[in-house]
Amino acid sequence: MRILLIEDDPVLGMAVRDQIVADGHGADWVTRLADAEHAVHAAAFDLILLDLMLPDGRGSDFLRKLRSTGDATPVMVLTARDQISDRIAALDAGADDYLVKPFDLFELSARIRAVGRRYAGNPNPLVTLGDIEVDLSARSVRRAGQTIALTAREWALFEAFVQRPHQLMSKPQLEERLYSFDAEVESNTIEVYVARLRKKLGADVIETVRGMGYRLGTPGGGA
Amino acid sequence: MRILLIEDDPVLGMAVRDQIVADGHGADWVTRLADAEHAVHAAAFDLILLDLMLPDGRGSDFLRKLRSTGDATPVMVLTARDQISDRIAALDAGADDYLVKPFDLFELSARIRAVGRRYAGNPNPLVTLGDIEVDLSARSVRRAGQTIALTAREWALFEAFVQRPHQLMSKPQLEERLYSFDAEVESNTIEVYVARLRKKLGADVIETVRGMGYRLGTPGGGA
DNA sequence: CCTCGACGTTCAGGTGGGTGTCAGCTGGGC
DNA sequence: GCCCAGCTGACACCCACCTGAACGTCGAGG
Repeated sequence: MRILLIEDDPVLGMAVRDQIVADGHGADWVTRLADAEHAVHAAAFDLILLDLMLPDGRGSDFLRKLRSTGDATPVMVLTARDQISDRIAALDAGADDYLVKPFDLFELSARIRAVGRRYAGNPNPLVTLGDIEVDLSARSVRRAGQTIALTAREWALFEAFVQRPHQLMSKPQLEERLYSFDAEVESNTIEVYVARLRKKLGADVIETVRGMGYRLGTPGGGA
Repeated sequence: MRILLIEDDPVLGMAVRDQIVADGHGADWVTRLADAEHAVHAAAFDLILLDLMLPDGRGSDFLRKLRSTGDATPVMVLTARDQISDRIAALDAGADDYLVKPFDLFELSARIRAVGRRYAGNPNPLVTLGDIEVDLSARSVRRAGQTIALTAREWALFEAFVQRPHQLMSKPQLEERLYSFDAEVESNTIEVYVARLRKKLGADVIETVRGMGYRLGTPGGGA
C-alpha cells in the first residue's frame, strides 16, 4: 500500500513514516500542502494521512479541494484533542477516519490495516442490499441501476448502517458517529437524516425500532 | 473483563455495577479517588469507568496522574451534560471515551463491549438457545434463521433472562430490571410481557415456576 | 465583494404504535 | 371443590417518531 503523509512536525512525522515503512508500506512524507497537492497529482495513493494544522494552510481545505475533484482516496485525519471544530470541518470535508494526537503507533498500524482491508483487500467492495448496490470506496449508491447522490451527512449516516448490517444502533450512537466527540446536539437531526435517506433510497432501507434506535432494513422485500 | 468503577453516587453506582456484572464482567466499585488509586496499584484492570465529580477530588486529576505513570488502561469518563470544560479536560488528560449522564445502561454495555472488541479483536458474541440465536450487541434475535422483531420492553425482559441463563428470577426482580429504580408499577406487567415473548419466540422460551418466578426454558426440545 | 445555491440544523405540529392497565378466565395445588 | 397465581385479549393513552418548512451557514462563481 502506498501512503501519503502530510505532517509538519518533524518528530511525529518521522515516527509515523518509520512505522508505515516498518509495516511494509510505501511512505511519501511532505510537510506542506503545496507539496501534498503536487504529490496527489503526480501519483495515486491508497491512503492519505493528513494533519490539520500546517504551515501553509488548513488541512480541511486541502481535503475539500481533493474531494471536489472527485478523488475518493481514503483520508485519515490526524488531529489534536482540543481542535474539535477543525475535526468536524475535516469530517464534513470528506475525511474517512481520524486519529487523535497523541496516538499510539500500534493504533496507527491497526487503522492502516483496517483501511487496507476495507479498500485494497478486495478491489471491488460492493455491498448489495436487495436492489441497492453500495460501493464504500467510491462512496456511491445505486438503486435499480440508478445512481443516487448523497450529501456528506447522508452518506455518513448510511455508511454507519451498511458497515454493521444487523446491528441495531441507538440515536446517541449515531450522533457520535456523525459528530465525533462533540456529541452535544440535543435535536432530532438523526431522525431528519433517516427520513431523507428513506426518501432517496426507499422507505424500507432503514427500519425503526421504537425506543431503541434504527437498523438496516431489507430493501426489495425479504427475498 | 475486569472493570474498575469510580463513582460516588450510590444509586448510579449500584446500577452500573449490576449491569457490569450482568454482562459477565468483574466489577470493583470505589467511591473515592484515594480508594481508586489503591485499587489500580493493587490490581490490573481492563477498563476504568471514571466519574469526574468526586468527594475527594477531580477525576481528571486522577486520570492525569495515572497516565503519567505510563498506565494505558482504557478509561471511560462518566460526565454530566453541562460540564463541557471538565469533559475536554478529561480528554486532554488521556480519557479514551466518555458517556454523558444520564445514560442508558444498554449504551454502557455497548461501549464496554466495544472496548473489549478493540483490545481483544473478537466479533460480536452469539448466544445460542436451541434454535434461537441472540446477538446481544446487535439486539437481534433469530429463531430457525428467521429474524424476530422485539420492542424495547420485550427486549429488556428477554435480555434479563439471556444474561442469566439458569437463574430463577422473581417478578419484583424483573420489575426492578425493567423500570430501574422508580418501581412504581402495581400490575401484572411482567406476566403480560412474558406472554408476549412466548407468543413471538415460542411458548417454551420462558418457564414458569409457580409462586417463585420465571427462568429461561429449553427451546427446541429438551435436547 | 456580492449573490446564489446547496446543505445542515432546528422547530412545531401531527400520528401511530408501544405500553400499562384491567377484567375475566384457566388450571394447578391442597 | 376452593383458592389463588398466572394467563390472555382488549383498549385507551401518551410519547417517540415523522415530516414539511423555515432558517443559518458555507462555498462556488461571477
